[in-house]
Amino acid sequence: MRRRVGRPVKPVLSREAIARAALALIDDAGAEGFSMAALAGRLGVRPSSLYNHVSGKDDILAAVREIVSDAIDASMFAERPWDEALVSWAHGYRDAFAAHPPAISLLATLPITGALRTLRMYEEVVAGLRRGGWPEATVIPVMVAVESFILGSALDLVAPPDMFDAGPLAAQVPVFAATVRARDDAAAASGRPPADLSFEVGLAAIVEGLRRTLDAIGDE
Amino acid sequence: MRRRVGRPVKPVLSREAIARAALALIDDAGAEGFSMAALAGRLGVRPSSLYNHVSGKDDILAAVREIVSDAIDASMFAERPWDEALVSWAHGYRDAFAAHPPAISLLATLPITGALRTLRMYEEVVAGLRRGGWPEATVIPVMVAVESFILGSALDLVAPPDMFDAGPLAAQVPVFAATVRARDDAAAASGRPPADLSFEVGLAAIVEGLRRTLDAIGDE
DNA sequence: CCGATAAATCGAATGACGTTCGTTTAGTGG
DNA sequence: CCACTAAACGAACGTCATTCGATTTATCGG
Repeated sequence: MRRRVGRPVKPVLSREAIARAALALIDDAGAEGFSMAALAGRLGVRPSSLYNHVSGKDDILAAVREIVSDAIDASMFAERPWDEALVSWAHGYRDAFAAHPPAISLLATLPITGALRTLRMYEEVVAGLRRGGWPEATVIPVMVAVESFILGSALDLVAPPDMFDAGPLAAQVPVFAATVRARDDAAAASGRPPADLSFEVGLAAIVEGLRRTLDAIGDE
Repeated sequence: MRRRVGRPVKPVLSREAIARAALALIDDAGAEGFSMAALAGRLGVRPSSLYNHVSGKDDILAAVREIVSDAIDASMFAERPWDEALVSWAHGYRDAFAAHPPAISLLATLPITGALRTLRMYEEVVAGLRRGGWPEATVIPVMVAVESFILGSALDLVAPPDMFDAGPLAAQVPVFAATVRARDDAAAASGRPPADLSFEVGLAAIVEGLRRTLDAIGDE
């Protein structure tokens, strides 16, 4: 099934196609399985061919990030109160990453792309917060704070489940060990992964806290 | 200054020494400059010698993470109210990472080590929250939520400063562009980096929100 | 004091990986 | 019909992490 040399009749590759295949590869083979050779193999092409469409591995990851980010909806800011919209946006944002767990660690450290679609999402969020009464200079910090929480929570999502397993040292940290057990029981009882509990608790807290902050600003 | 073959009189290497040198190297040369060869060179040793003390690059990074984490103080939970302690702890946590910017992206995706000192820190935090009245099953989610925010904020710390620079597309996202400018002005006026504003806003909000959450639990 | 053992380094080799470059082929505009 | 460009290929390179055997030196038991 080897491709012959020379320009093909129909274009086989494109930046988009490469990025889609890269994301699929990462989902299948994990972050370590993502190599130019493996990606080329999946596309039925030699590694060097990729460089006719992308500038390198980093470029591919940037394109992957765009794909993942595109799944984030921010239209709720146009219709609903800023605090409700924030909660809904945060859920969608985290879900977009949760759909591709092995990609999270690869994308988290990547500088956010200045692609137009990403900017448009920010535009919607910012407009919604402004409409909600947030002073101009505070809007970006509020948005970035929530985004930081989301990103940190996404990383938590991919942490090994036994991360808090103290093992033989459990005796030296008894309160902690017992508390972890209580958390695991609560998660099991609610039928949701432990990471979801943290996300819900944190998101509810940060939005509630922001409401109070905005109230305090209004009272000045 | 080449080292001679054979067992040296005094041991030149050790897991600790390697980790310290690795952190210094990362600080000096950045995340991409961190290679086994460069690290060995800095220690006056051949790369293969390192493998007598560590199992590989990942192992070194885990040791580096221990060093960075060791700078985090959690003793405030023993004396002060849980909410004040949380704020103070979060600041110290973030500062520990902020002291080594190039290391952040390397360590952020690393599973947290189950080292004894790390566990002890968790023990202090958990005990403080319990003392503050948090129900057993909620303590870990609360702590993880705050930790996720801190980690996300640390990543924000290392993001390129022009990340929100829309460039030629600014005309298409006018509200956003203007709001970013307002944020930059506010940051400049306060004499602090923009990332600090987000962190302070988010931290205050999440802790205030947690206070309300705990109150609501008590009223049940 | 000596021989065995263990510790620790070195040098060479390996294999994977990202990337570059010259070659070859096929479509495209004039 | 011809020059040019797009696109893929194969080969080669440099870097990197890691493995392994050889070598040297300290330490320890007798």
